[in-house]
Amino acid sequence: PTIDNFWPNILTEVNSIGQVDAKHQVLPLARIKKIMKLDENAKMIAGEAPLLFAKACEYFIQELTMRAWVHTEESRRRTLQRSDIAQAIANYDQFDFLIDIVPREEIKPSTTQK
Amino acid sequence: MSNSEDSQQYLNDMMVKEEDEASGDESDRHDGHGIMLREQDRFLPICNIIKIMKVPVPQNGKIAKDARECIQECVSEFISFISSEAIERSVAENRKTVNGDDLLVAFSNLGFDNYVEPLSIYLQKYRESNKSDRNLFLDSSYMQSEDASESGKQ
Amino acid sequence: EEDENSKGEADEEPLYVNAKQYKRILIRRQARAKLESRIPKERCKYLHESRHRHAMNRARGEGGRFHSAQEKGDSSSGMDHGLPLAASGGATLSRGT
DNA sequence: TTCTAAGCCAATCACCGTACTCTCT
DNA sequence: AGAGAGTACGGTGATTGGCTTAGAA
Repeated sequence: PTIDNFWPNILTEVNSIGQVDAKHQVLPLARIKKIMKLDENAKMIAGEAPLLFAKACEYFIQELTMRAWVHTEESRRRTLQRSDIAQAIANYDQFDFLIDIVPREEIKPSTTQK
Repeated sequence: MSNSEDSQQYLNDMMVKEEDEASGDESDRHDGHGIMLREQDRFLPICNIIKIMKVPVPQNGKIAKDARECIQECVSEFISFISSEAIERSVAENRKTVNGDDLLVAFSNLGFDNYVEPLSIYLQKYRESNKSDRNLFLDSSYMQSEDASESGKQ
Repeated sequence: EEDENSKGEADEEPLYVNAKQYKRILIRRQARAKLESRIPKERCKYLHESRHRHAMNRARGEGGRFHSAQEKGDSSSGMDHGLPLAASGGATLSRGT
């Protein structure tokens, strides 16, 4: 249950999948497609694209939540809150694309950034 | 390669945003230009988000409402961010349809290298699942001159 | 590695971002700006009026929890099915280890 | 310490998936 | 040929708030 083992575990997990059941996804494919269609350049979308996103979003949510929970424990809390997510985003440059969604100013602990 | 002496780039407040509509009402009325988007049009269901968030969190841990909604917004940006790159690539290749390979390339180009291998495997399994479904269905039917190139099964 | 900008930091300090994402972040800013007028400023209390009314009209247990609709009627005599107050929850979902 | 707010329950109904038809390559 | 958008429909799980108390402050 650490960051370092996250993606290796994902790999073993995806390798153990027998048949991909497009039905009963955790995330609704129609909703993912609708979000993609908000892009004005989007014309046609292959059926496999929302399915790939469904999996990718699971990974993304898990990794972001996991990295945020680190800061929850650092602050000796038992409740994950928005400021933990802001910290996680600031500390991992793969999350830079969220800089407008969760601005750096939201990091509560007085130490701004690192 | 091209530019980027470091692995980072400056991000300034450039790009003047064109705010053509000054929303002055507070109710959820359709705006003068375009329809108001509801939360169920922009976000994935909050219940599904919570279920996934609970996986890496200890079972006795709590999740604040602010945190759920924050993740919900981040996921939508995640989809739009990757989609934007993938769509641009499909357009550049004169294709009207964004496919899974466009997404994989987009993940790679945007620095989500960790996603590429698992998603490639997942995509491949999905495709051969459909192919075996098709073949099983066609097997009952007339399947005389199908593919003489490959007949691989595990 | 990091240098202090001795200028007025109150205004806006240039931010380093992932070079692979830099261009796309700017493009997404424009796209979101075009959509901004169609997005309500704040979240509403609930999504659907019908579901809100449904939740309000539902039978509730003593602790405010939702309760079986059939059994909402007061147990007249000796009708104790047992109150599931301390129900040990069965944890669903699996953890990846 | 004070007191905010997160988890807990399950029934309705909005929405997701499916099965069509039609268009386009 | 095959693949995706549009439409209609039926099934179903996401949505939902009052009270308790964990836990943020």
